[in-house]
Amino acid sequence: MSRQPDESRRSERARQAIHAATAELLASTSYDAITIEKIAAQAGVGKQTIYRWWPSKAAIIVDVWAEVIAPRAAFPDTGDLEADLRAQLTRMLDVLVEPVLGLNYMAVIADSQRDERLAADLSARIFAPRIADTKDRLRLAQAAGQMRDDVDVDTVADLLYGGIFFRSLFRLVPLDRTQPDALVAALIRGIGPLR
Amino acid sequence: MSRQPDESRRSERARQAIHAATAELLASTSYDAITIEKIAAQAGVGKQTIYRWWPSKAAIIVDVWAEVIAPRAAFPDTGDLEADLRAQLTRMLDVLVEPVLGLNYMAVIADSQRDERLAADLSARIFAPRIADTKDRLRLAQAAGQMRDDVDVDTVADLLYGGIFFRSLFRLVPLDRTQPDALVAALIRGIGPLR
DNA sequence: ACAACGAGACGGCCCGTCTCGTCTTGGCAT
DNA sequence: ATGCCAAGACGAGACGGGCCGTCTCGTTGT
Repeated sequence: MSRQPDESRRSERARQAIHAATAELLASTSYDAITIEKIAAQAGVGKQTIYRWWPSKAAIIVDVWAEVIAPRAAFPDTGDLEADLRAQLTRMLDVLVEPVLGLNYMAVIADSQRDERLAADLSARIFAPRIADTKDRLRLAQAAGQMRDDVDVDTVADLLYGGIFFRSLFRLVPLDRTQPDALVAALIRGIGPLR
Repeated sequence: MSRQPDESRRSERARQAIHAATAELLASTSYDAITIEKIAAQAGVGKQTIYRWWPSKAAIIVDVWAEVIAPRAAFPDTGDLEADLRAQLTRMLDVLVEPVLGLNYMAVIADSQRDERLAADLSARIFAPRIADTKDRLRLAQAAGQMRDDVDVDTVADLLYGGIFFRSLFRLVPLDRTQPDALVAALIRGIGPLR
């Protein structure tokens, strides 16, 4: 039943043209207005060539992002946990506040809510690596006595990233570049009364 | 330029039929498979009647939810901040873990990323009231000395709700009903070393 | 040679608008 | 109050349009 195309005969030229066309559209066009037909036209490629190698437009976008942003990740480790967390969240927020890109970013996440394959792809290639890095950094902090070791690193990751994404999701409050400072400070010191 | 229909002549029968049909579809059908044409057919209503009163299918859904869940909200206040936050987050998680409803819930949030009017509607009628309640409860806690008063309640709300939604969003880890306990405990006590 | 390629035709689904003819409603005259 | 009437909402569904995903075509490249 496998109808797999022959990977070894794949056209590198077409692949790059599709990536380039998608990147261009991503920077200039809203997610909804990006269609596979437009990508194909802009890349000078047949639609079938796209459908042969990708299951959806979002998968192409994830592919493009994975190639672009994978290298420039790397969680900072200056020895100062609070500063490092702040730096990492700020970096993430920088993407989200980008006018077109930030919205398209959220739109892909949105689409992943209805497409399980996309969700798996997006998690595995974009988020999981960063979150794994974050957890590694947190464990280092625990080992260095900068963080209690009776708290679960998964919980901390949820709080940190969730705190950042929550405002992007619901837009009750405009995004604010001082937000990471406040989030990290509250989380590290705790909100309970001073002991 | 206003092409507003006459609200006073609106058919209550049609409104209820549309609400009922939407509620039925929401419980049984994935968000993508819910179409305005299906709602109209199921309700025994002309498409135009829907388009006359709602801008999108998601708006109908928000309308239905607002009517159903508005009454049963009310933030708990037992005097114990930690228990109250835990209870509130658990309540929210209960909706998200619901198999069909939870997915449709996230799908509407997803759609709101591409539709500004929907985002405003969803925020105003579903989220903003709950978050406002949460902030009120937090301010009470501050006044009662159960919470530091040098932390911003907005930041705390972001951390709490973000922490819950984050796992639903990315599904890196399965949803877990013990999550609220861990989130609240970590946030109240802080993750920094004991002083 | 064979399979991927560019190009584009094709049927299908749903969109949002538009016409019908019918039914309901609120305002007005009696 | 009661009956009449015009306005407009109603159910039904036709319509053009956009994009989907599949399917031919020759053509190209390996």
